[in-house]
Amino acid sequence: MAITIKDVAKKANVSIATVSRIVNNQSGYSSGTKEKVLKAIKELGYSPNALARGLVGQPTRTIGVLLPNVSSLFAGKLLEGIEDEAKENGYSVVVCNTGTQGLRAMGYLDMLNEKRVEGIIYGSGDMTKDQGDKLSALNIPVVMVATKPAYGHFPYVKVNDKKAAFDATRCLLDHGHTRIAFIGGQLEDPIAGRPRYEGFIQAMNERDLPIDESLIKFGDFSFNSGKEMMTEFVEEGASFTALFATSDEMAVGVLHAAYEKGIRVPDDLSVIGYDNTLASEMAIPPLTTVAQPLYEMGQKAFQRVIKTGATQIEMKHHMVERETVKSRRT
Amino acid sequence: MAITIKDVAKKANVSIATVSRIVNNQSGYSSGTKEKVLKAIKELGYSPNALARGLVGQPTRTIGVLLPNVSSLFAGKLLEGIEDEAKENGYSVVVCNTGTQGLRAMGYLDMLNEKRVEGIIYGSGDMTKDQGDKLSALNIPVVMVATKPAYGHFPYVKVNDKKAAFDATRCLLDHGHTRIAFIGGQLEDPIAGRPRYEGFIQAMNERDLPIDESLIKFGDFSFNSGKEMMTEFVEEGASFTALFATSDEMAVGVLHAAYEKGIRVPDDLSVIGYDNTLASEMAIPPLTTVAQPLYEMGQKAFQRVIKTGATQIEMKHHMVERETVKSRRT
DNA sequence: ATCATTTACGTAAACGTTTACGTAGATTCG
DNA sequence: CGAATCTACGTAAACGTTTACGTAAATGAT
Repeated sequence: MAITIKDVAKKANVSIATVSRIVNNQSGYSSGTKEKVLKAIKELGYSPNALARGLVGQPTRTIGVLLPNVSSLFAGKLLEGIEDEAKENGYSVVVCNTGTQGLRAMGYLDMLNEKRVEGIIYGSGDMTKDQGDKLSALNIPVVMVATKPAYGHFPYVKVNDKKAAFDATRCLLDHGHTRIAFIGGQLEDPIAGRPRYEGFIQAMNERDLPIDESLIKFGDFSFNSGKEMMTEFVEEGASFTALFATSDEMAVGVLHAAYEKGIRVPDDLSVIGYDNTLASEMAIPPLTTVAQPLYEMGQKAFQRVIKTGATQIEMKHHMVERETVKSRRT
Repeated sequence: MAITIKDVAKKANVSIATVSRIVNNQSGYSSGTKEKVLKAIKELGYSPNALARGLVGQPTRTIGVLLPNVSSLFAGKLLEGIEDEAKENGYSVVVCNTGTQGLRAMGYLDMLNEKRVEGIIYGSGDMTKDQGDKLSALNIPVVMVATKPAYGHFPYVKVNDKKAAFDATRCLLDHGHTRIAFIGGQLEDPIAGRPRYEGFIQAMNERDLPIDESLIKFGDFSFNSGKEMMTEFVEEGASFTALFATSDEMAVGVLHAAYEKGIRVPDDLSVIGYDNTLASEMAIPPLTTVAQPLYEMGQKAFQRVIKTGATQIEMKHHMVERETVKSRRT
């Protein structure tokens, strides 16, 4: 049924060792033999069995990638960078959708281990201690992307979230805003939650501006979350002329609620997002945001998972000024 | 170094066949033996080798998925449906980013064949004859999603694009619009291009409305493309009160250009998109669109690739009315 | 008590590939 | 010309797992 190396060897009248040498571009055969074998391969439609190769110790050239939501713009861009780089290096990518809470991660780790993947890229947000322990026990390279280990000592690729949030907040401050609302993620989240909040606080403190707790809310980074938070601000009668939302989707949600409430952006309210996904470009008005180089981060994560190297790869964020920020009217 | 079934057998004082039976939940062992073996497995941290299983004829439980752009909202949602359903069935998904023109597909097919994937889901837009031939030669199940075969006879999962476009156009007609602009994909594209155009034409013909060629343009489904096309319409002084763009991203691009030109949506211009991706929800105003059930299509494609069944799975599209359509002013 | 059936094992072979090592022939060098 | 080296092979074993088949012991039926 299946064509194997034995069939090729038989058809070309050589040994299976010779076929293997030819297929793998090793030395030790004549050009005449090579022609015979390649001809037989083509006629039979032989395709080497990667499973057998893996069994005799060859690399599987497969990595696993754990992402919280493959259909999000954020994760999609990471995945694109990972996959493009993997392809360039002859690797394939098993994608695992862990769900927003990462609850499905453990099952995936078992499966990836059985398939003997060469490494795992973990971009799944919150890591539990169980997950960290299990990742360590696998004894294969693990790299975290856009996050860093809550447990264990895995290398990671990320921006400086505190500094990025600091710069975003300072952008609003430089435009003269002093009453700035903030929508963050959960403070328990050590990457997207707390450091972005701290960056915001630090920028406000540097200008000796008081922190008004009624201008602080925490969401889940989704479009709907941003819409809800902004709606709550408005219903609570909160007074602010600018808002920093720590994801583009939340920021676009804010734009939505503002649109519905007749709040003009940027005339009445300046808004800054975080990530620079396609959502920021597609927003009306086009969203000013602090950019994480998601695609490049994905590439770097792949490079790191197949080679040893730095434990901390910090990528540069940068401000992308579009049309949602205006100086405060005096 | 690596813990194998032999190590477990030795530690538990049983044969490897017994360990295999226990690991695979077959019969033929006492409860005492089972305890001993499970204890040994746990202590040794044994994880079965899926490569070896595949070699002795067990299913690999792996499929390949070819998508044109994994970071697009469209493809992301398909992938999410595929991956969720695969996970539910104990399968893993190798994701392949073929690029917008599908130029990288052939290399992926070789790789997937070597890895002995059990099936391939092809959502990669245009298929060349070479690709179709190669897919056929693989002799494994292939299912196309959101597209259908240009070559070969592969089962597919899609909506009726002509009818969906017909309904979208009719929605505008029912709101009294008679001058309707159209932005489609390339007519050479047998799914996203020609049938959507035909649906538009059919709806116009049913109302005995003339087709004004100056109101027809073709883009590449991207946000930028929609923006450009709308900008061209405006610069050309085209006169229309409604527009149907055959992807959400192009429709949002249209909203952008309208925003920049001071054209009010939906007061001055009604707009309808196609897909119902997150982009339509995030648009300002929220975009009315004809929805493809992308997630469910992904699920169905997965189900179909691991089981035999219908050759044509037609999913229902439906209109999602948001806020970009208004009756024409008389 | 005897025979038939069932249960709980273990052995050996298969799966497709890679490669260390051995052999024969050809070529080169002293 | 003989010895050393190189080239072009082929053989056999390894890799980790599954399972068909055989055997011994236990159980159930007559």
